[in-house]
Amino acid sequence: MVTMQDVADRAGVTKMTVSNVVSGRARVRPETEARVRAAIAELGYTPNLVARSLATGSTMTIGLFVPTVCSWFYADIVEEVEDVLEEAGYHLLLCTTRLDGERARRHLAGLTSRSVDGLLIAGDRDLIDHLPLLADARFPVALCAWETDAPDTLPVVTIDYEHGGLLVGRHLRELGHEHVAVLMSPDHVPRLEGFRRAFAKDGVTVPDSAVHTVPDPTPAAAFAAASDLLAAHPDLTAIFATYDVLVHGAMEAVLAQGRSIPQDVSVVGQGDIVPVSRAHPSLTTVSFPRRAMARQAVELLLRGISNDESPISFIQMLRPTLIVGESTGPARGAGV
Amino acid sequence: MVTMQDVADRAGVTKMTVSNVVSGRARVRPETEARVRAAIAELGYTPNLVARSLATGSTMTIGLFVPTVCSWFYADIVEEVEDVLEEAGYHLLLCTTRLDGERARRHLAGLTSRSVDGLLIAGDRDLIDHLPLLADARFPVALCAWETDAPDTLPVVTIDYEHGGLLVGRHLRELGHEHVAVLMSPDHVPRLEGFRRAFAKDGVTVPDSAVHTVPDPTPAAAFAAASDLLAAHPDLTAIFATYDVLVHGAMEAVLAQGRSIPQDVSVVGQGDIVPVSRAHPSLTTVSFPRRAMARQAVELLLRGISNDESPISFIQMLRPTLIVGESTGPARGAGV
DNA sequence: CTGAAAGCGCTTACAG
DNA sequence: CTGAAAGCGCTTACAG
Repeated sequence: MVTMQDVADRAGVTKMTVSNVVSGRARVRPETEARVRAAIAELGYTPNLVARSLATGSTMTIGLFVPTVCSWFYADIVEEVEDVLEEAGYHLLLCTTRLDGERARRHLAGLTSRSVDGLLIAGDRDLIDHLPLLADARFPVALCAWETDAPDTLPVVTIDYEHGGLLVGRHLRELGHEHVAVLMSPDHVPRLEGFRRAFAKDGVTVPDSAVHTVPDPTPAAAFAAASDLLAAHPDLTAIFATYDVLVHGAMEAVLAQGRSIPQDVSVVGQGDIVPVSRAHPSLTTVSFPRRAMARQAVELLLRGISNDESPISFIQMLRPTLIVGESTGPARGAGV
Repeated sequence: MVTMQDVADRAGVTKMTVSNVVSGRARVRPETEARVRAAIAELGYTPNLVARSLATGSTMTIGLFVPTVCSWFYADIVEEVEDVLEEAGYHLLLCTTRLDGERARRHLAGLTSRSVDGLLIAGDRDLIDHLPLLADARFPVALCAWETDAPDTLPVVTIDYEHGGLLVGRHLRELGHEHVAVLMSPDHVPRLEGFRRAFAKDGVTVPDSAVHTVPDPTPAAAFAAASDLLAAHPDLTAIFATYDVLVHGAMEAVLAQGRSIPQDVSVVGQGDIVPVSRAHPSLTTVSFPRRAMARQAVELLLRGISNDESPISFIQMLRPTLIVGESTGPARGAGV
């Protein structure tokens, strides 16, 4: 391995001078610089970042926690994070937590020993019990994609999920729907609250019996849950499903009963959902600005790293938008 | 930050002794060890891996290149790689290349400065032009999921994609199909060759006109390509599509023409494809053992790291398996 | 503008 | 079983 000393010897200077040329920090006489650069090229010198890290305390590496990478949502976040980091010269240590708090804690220890410059945590699933640990981490921490109550001790960039629910509710209200059902994940309570708020504003209540929570997101479970809802509430004119598997299940269930979308039943989803099939109507859905969120979160983290002020603590909410497709229409029998 | 020296002071020993306790390398008197461990616990000491890396030359970090993480195939590989690494105490530096050789080269430089202990490259897309660079990398390199000719200078664990094509061809032959078409990605030539080989064995040729290459994997493009094929070859009884978007497109196109699957046209896919819809028949497809492949590739890499022998150079091929679903049946008019 | 010295936190031989 | 010394490859003040 060729070292800075080798370059210095070759160029007839001290390693100090080589260091100055490489880092560009101090002014170096043009002729000297040229000699050094020539030596670097001839020897094929690459600076050793491990040594530099030990000397400076910065590793130019940040850690990213995501629950999984097998999800469009998080896969997109990972790529966006990597893009922003690359622009800033950082590298990415990826840790998936897999719904396993203990694994998350081990990863946290690993990142600490490795002296990452910062940590971004996407998703409020696994590290939630270890939040106190994060408070006295040796590096800045930022949060993103937090749906439940975000801790106010750490900066967080997230989506206004509740507003997403509100947009859906408002849309269905405008179409005259009164008897609606919700198919949701247990993590999506804020979405439900926003949805209900839109109805409550008009004095309409969405009863608990019309809300079905599906803990296990398999297509089969989603189909079954949707079928149950339709059977239990024959007067239903719309279904709001809080994420993709559920939406697909809901559409399949409606069609399987020989009812049509949206003439008999409107269906609304959330998240950027892939069309199921050309045979199905395009979906009305809420789009979450996940890439923008990831970008802002990383930028916030990087700012925290360079400033190294005391932990910045604030919350940033990005607004989702409603995309109206062909899966929603006026409520059957409503004079709209 | 609490250092090894702090622990030593507290325990009344030298940092050498602390180092021995932490690493477990040399024998330490039980009483001494207990004192050291107590000091570690009281002070909350965490070893600094950066310093250790500088001293030992090992960072306990490996790099992983994947074209993208927004794909079931690669997302699964990333998670499996991480699992194996975690078991071995390594961390993962993730680099997505995004069909950009220049980006890949920059990442390679970054990993070199950061002194990763090894590099795993999944997918033969972006770094292919930089293979010479890899030959004299400062760390072991292993390849996986290589579909085109693998370089014999590096160890590689991959899938026998050609055999996958053969399995599909054989299956369709057994069902009596003669007039078949192929919908493929430009990267999937080996699959086509295997497929053709199965037909050639019976003296049946799959003409070039029945092979359609789709460079751009959008649902719309896939649908259009499949429709073209069906129109150009009205006597078609089966379609082989080499990956998911294409298969979905093919099924939609068949159904859109009012023909049924598999009575009129059989459809076969490759890769572990998500069912499109309950309304469609379950798919006959070839399953690729991607997780097993990823695991073996990492294990190979780790072995290369610990042995640090001269680069091991061999190829390991995993066999895909055919999963027969409801999307294939006897060829229309064939007396099977 | 350039150099000599000390130090980042650990480990690796080598003595005792 | 434990210690004193040197070194991993870089940077950071401090002199000249």
